[in-house]
Amino acid sequence: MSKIVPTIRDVSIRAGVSSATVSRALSQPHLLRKKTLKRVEQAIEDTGYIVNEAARSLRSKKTGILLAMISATPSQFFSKVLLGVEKIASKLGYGILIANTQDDAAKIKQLYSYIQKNRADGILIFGGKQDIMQNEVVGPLPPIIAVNEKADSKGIPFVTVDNFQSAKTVTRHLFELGHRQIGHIAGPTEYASSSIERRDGFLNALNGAGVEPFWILNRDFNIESGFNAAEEWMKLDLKPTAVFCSCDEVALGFISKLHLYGFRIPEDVSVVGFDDIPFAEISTPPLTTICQPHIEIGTHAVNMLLEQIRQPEIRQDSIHLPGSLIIRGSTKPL
Amino acid sequence: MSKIVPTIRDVSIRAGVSSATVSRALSQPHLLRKKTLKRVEQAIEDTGYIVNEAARSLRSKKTGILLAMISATPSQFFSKVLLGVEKIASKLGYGILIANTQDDAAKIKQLYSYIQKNRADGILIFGGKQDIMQNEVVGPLPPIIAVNEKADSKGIPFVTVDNFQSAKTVTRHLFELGHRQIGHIAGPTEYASSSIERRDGFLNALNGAGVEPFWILNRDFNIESGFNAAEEWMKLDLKPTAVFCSCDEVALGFISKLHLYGFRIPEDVSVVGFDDIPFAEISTPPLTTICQPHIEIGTHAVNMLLEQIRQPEIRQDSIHLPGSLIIRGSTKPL
DNA sequence: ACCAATAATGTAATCGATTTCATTTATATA
DNA sequence: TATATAAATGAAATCGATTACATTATTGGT
Repeated sequence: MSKIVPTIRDVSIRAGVSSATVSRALSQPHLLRKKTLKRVEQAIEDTGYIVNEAARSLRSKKTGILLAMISATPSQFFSKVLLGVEKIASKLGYGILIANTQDDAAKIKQLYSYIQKNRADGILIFGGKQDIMQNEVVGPLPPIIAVNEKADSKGIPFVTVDNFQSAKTVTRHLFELGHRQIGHIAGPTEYASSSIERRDGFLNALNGAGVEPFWILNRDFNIESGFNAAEEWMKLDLKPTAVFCSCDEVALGFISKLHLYGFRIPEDVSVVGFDDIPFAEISTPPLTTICQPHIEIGTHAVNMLLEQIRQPEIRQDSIHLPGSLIIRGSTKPL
Repeated sequence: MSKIVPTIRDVSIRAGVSSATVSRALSQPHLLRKKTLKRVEQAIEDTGYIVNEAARSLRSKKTGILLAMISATPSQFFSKVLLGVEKIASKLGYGILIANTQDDAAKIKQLYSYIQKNRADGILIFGGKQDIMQNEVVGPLPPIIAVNEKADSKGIPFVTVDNFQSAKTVTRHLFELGHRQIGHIAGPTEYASSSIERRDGFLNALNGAGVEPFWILNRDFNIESGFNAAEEWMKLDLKPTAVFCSCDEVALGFISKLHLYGFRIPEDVSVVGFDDIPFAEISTPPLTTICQPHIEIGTHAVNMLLEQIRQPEIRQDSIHLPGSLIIRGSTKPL
């Protein structure tokens, strides 16, 4: 309570040096003579000194903070990527500030100000309605990397799984099982580039096999979308024998609702998802899906962002990482 | 790039007032004459001024940041609470900095320093091995509130669901269904107070009904624990007819593994969980569980923390919030 | 042993706000 | 109208680090 936090001045007095020397001991120890460094380190230990980040930020214009902008309702997959990001960032000495934009333009604008406010050094945007975000960008871009969704209309570098190829892979899998009437519950194509890429990969695979697209819906990435799509599916006279869902949440919601009405998976319809969230493995039946390399995505995103902060003039190259097909019990030969 | 961010000085010059007046316009507008205030506001708009938080923090000793300390592997339930916390905090003008402690004492120690470093005004600790954390506290406590787990050995106020009562409720439900041989896959009792309280609520309910506890395990709060417990369950000669799991992840893992070996839920064994994560509703069968009021938990936690920051000398009272039993398809009469 | 070059350290300005204290202006009272 | 009081504003110190620049100490070469 009444304990006063020691400052750099206290340390410098105790060590018999100037405060500049203490500062150097902290950030550029190689500049100091071994003997001096040791004296300063001892003084730091004696006084229990901890740097005041506010003062440091004010002078150096660096905060050591990265802002994670999250769209409205993050899926389980997003949470995992976010935690990976935090882990890597903290290892590199950075903290993660989270902010939920709820896809609201005004709020997003406000968030960009975190950089100007000297509260963060860079931004990671996680999914969401990137176009809205991008319209709020005026003037030069702050250091920023898009995660899980492309955001290249304004030239924001991104890190995503290779949605097109992965969708192609998963569609081919269905094809190899003998399915020809394949449906797709796509994501919200107006905003999410991943939706578009997955749909295109799907269409491309069908096209390559000379098969016509059968049934395509657009729904948000969540469980309710799966419910809703299941109801649509049941209304169909001619039903697809396999359905590729835009993400695992949708797939699991879809399956759940079908179960409720007495359909059996994969006997009545094969279902595949996308992401490979933890629950995909333990659902009934276990879900065939695409596993996204969430650790790599996070690692690349952080590294690219830090590089962008270091050298703002060099634009980072975007990355597509390969997804891998995980075959489980929700798909079977026709 | 080359655009220079305007400072309070620029605004003051433009408005023809002193920088002190501009500062007051921002934080105590009631002190200014209407006319002056308007002039300043206009100048702020003209210059596009945004306050430099680093400078503000340095002088005022307030950061507007709350630190969320998260234990190693947060469940889906934690993520939900965290996002609720972010929402409320941001509404009140606070940002949330996340940090994963991975239950590592050294790292936790480092995190406490966030307060001294002038990087955060208060701390929310989310679950995890509270005792370890608490051992790292030396001297007076910073403003801190424990979320989801008690942490009262050092007198840290907490916000949790009423684990004891909820466990009692769920156990009674099983009892009312006619079950007498009831097992419990408890959480890690060495560290998590919620585990202990749930187990005690379970035992208390059995005791009240004059029934002996049947089968109790201790496992971490995750899917793998459910797998493992299922294997133990299958080895039993005399099997419990109902199992109360410490959380939904465990319950779903348990069910999944049993399905794999051909058992049927709830015909062969009734299963209940705790938390009511989104997947509880759509699992096969849908999971009977306790719904935790995650929004209220988050709201209370933030409000209590802010109050603690405002008045550090007054200790906040801990809160138990009621959980509610959600009956679904994973339980049936014996 | 002397001087140039380099390494190590110190001095003081600086970052951009808030806040204390002093001063000026407006309002109320007699 | 003069004066006491309150309200509004300004001047300047301050928060605690970093860093440009100045100065001193050390090293190496002859």
